[in-house]
Amino acid sequence: MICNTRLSLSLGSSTTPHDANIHQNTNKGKSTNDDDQELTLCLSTSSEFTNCNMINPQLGVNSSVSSFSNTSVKRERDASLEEEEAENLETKKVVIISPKLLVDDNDEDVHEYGTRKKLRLTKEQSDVLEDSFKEHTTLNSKQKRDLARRLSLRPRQVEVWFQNRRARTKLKQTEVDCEILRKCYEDLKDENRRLNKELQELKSLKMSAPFRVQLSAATLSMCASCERTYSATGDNSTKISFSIGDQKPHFYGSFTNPSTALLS
DNA sequence: TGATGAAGTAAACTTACCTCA
DNA sequence: GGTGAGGTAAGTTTACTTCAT
Repeated sequence: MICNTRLSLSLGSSTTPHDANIHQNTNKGKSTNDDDQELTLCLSTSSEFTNCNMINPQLGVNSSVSSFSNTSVKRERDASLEEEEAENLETKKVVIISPKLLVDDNDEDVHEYGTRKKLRLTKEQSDVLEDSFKEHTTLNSKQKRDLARRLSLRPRQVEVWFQNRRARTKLKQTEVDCEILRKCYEDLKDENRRLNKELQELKSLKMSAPFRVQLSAATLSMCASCERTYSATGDNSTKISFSIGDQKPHFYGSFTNPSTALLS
C-alpha cells in the first residue's frame, strides 16, 4: 500500500526560487491517477538526479510533508502496473514520468528547479493513438496497458490522451452542431422576413381592393379540391392561400402556430 | 534577424459524479 | 444502505509552439 501522494523535493545550491520547494499533490477523495503513488525526490546538486518532475507547482510551498501521510487516500496499487512501471524505472534509470523526461542526466531540456516539462508525443505515437481511438474511443485496462507498453508510455499517459481526445471530439462535434443551428436560425430568419414582407403586400392589397383580389394568372392557379388559390412560385413550406373574396387569408406554413412566423 | 508578447495547442491535473462489487 | 475502486466528463493549469510586430 502506497500513499496517494506525489512529492517532489528539490534541494541544492541553485538560487532559483523553486529549489527548496516541496510540492505535494494530495487528491481528496478517489483518484484514478496511476501516478499518484509516485514519490520523486530530486537533488539538483546531485549528478544523478538533475532530472526532476515537479508536480503541481501551483500548490506551492505551504503543503507540509507531515500531511503527506495523513490526508492522502490510500489505494492498493495495481500489481501489474507497478511491475510495469518498476520495469520502466529500472530500464530507464529515472524516477520521472514522461518519455521526454526519461533522459540522461545531461539533457538540457530538464528544468533544474523542477517544474513540469511538457511531453510531446512523437508522430508515431500520435498515429498509433489515433488509430486506436478510431477503433474504440474508450479503453479497458488491458487495452490501456498494451497500448502503453507498445508506445513506451505509461498507462496513465494513454488514459489522459484518450480523455483529451474524447474532449476534443466532443468540442468539434459541438462546433459542428452549433454551425448547423446557426445556419438553421439564419434560414428561419430569412423565411420570417420574407413572410412578413408577403404579409405586408397582402395587407396593402386588401386595403386597396378589399373585395376583389387581382393577381396575375401567371402566379396564381386554382386549387381544384378546395377552391383556394395558392402561389405557384411558393414552395411547400411557405404556402399562403386565401379564398378570393375571403376577408382573412389562411396561412399554411411549417409552423404549428402560424403567428410564430409573423414574429420579427 | 533576433526579441517579445499574444494566442493557440495539448498534456496533465482537479473535481464531481456515476457504476459496480 | 454504506464504502471503496475504477471510470468518465468537464473544467482548469501550464509548458510549449506559432506568429505577428
